[in-house]
Amino acid sequence: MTNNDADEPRRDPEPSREQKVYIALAAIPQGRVVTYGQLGDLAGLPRAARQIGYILRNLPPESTLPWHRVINAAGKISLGPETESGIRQRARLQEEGVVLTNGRISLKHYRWQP
DNA sequence: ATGGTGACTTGGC
DNA sequence: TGCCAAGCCACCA
Repeated sequence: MTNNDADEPRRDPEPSREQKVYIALAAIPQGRVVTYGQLGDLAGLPRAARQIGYILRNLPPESTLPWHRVINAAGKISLGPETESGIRQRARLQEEGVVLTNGRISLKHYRWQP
């Protein structure tokens, strides 16, 4: 096929929203956290906090992305403390040395900036 | 097309 | 410090 109109994307296929979020998420260092809104900003998706939540909820099970480093603007874990994911998030953060005081992230680890 | 939903955020008390 | 109402925006029935 010599033509290229509607056939193959020869240009960089623009990354999907998910891709952008995955990339930004992968860059968050261990032991630090970001908020949903921040992650959106880092991914080039301003005001997308709710969408970030949606995307994280739908992460493929085989993903190794550090989704547990995403917390809400109040400095807390958004998942229910009784839910399996919520429990896992808390455990993983603790493993990384992120301290929770009364359910809140201690200021030492609060919000990572690139 | 339309209205409901939600791992959210912000401003006002 | 915490609760509420609005705003927000992709997804879904």
